[in-house]
Amino acid sequence: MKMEYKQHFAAILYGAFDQQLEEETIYQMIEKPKLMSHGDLAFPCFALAKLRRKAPQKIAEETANAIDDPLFVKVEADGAYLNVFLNKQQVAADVIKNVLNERENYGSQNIGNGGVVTIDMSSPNIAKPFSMGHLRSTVIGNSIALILEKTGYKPVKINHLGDWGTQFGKLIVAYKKWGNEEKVRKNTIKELLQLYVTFHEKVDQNPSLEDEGRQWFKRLEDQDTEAMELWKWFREESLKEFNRIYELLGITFDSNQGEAFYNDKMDRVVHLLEGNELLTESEGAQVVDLSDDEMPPCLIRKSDGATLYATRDLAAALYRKETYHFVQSLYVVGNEQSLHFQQLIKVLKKLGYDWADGMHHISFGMILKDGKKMSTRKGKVVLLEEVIQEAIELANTNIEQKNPNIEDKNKVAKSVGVGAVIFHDLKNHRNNDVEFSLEDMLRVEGATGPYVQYTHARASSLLDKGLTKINVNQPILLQDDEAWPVISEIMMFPEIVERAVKSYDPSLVAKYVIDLAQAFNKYYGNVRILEDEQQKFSRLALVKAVSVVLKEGLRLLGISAPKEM
RNA sequence: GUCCCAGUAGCUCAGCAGGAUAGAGCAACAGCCUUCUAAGCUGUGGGUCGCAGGUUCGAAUCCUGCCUGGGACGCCA
Repeated sequence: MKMEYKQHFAAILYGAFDQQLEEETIYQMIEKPKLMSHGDLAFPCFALAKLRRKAPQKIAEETANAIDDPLFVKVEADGAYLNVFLNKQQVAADVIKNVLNERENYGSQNIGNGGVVTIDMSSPNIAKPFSMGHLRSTVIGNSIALILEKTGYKPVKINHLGDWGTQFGKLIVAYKKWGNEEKVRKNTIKELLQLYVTFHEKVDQNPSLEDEGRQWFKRLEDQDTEAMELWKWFREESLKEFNRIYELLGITFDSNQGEAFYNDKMDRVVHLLEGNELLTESEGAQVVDLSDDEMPPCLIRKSDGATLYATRDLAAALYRKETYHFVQSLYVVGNEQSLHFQQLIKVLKKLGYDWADGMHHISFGMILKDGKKMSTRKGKVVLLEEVIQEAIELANTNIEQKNPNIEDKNKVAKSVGVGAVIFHDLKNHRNNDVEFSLEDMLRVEGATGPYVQYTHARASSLLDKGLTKINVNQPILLQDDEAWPVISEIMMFPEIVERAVKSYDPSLVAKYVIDLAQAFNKYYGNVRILEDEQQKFSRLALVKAVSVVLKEGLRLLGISAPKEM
């Protein structure tokens, strides 16, 4: 989506430069000056200087004199830069009107043309606690889905549950050896985790446990009754716990088909690979050789005949393509698995499936503890549910202290607590590793979710008190200089959404919403919005526009915006 | 050993489709609530942009090498 003012400037320059540069090139070169004294849009003349063999300063000067347009209040040469100053009052009125007309659709655009995008996300492992790492996948995937939807795609959120694999063999062994039915029934995940940890402690002394685990997993794959029953039980109880968390986060899925769903779809993959003569034997296992692509081989079948992660993901990719006819298929999975996805895509390409080009690994950094990866095996995990509950508690305390008379206190506390946790996860680029810090997650001041929510609540309160019905057709005349940075931010929103969808990067939206809130809070601090009857309407129109964009921005992150807090 | 990611203020990070004087938040210090929600605002201090070369009129941004940290690298997912 192009900014219309930038486009306009580019068109004018195109003429002024005697069409020596493509209009599109000019558009790309136009920048937004950091300093207000440098105007609203700027064009550096260096490139043209080379082309014309003329001093850039001179070109800037000559062009400045040649331009005369009602949209520009001033055109100025400053060194080699051509700076233009927009007619702020007119632009402000246009921008606000635009937002008031489009409301929550402001910034929506059709990039996707209705194309389906599957998103493999969340995917917690059965019988293990829902960790901070799964939170990342859940929250990032959800936000990307919302951003995709806003830009004309049809997202399909798939919770690819980790409900299959050798670890269930290990777990069954551990349960049969040291487990206690009553204890597990009472406190499923905690007990199962403990069994898992015990298994790994004992395996050091008794390596044959590994083999036993593998055997039990094989029995599971062969539909052995005892194995299946234990597995089903573990699965159901675990799901109950996960659903409590999804409920808190306000996140739903379009599909809960986990790894086990693909059990009967694995043979087909193996046959397909055989039919294409891609399968070779190596050290007793069946692999796809990828040495031509300078990658290690992709393991398809273990020496005991059992399938692997890659086999399952191949089956899932085929199933998803055939079921959803996706144009893109995203995998929101930690960056330590990047090799796996490179191999996955490569194997599909070798099978002749060019649609695999639409598959993307949306990687994210790890949650570190003392600078190191957290390990489930040692039982060192932080329980997400407890963190969220604590955040909600804190929000509650704040409400009691600052604004105890509002309606729906519990609902608001939940929104703000969850908002803090989600925002904390999304505000930085997803590929950064993050050191786990409860203190940071619970923070509500500065660049946080609650800060943005608070700003929105302030705006809402003004609109309530202003009592003026906002009539879209009434002329808007903003005379405050302080309003301009706010307008300038509002103007950016569509471009931010576009960049966010193209780079699968919710943090752009999170940063944007902070910038807008900051700009608005400055305005709020400097201008009494409800005092001057003459200007009240125009100012409230700005406030309304801000509240619409803040709310929509937060929504794209999966965070709600209460009217009071 | 090979490959991937990161290194910017005391801390957490933006900026990296090259552009003007490198920005936020936190922490520290100093102010602002009888007036629209102080979860806020204003101000001060704080920088060899890991190091060394190269490309360019111009490099935190692009290229190469090195250093440091993290991760991945066949029967886990």
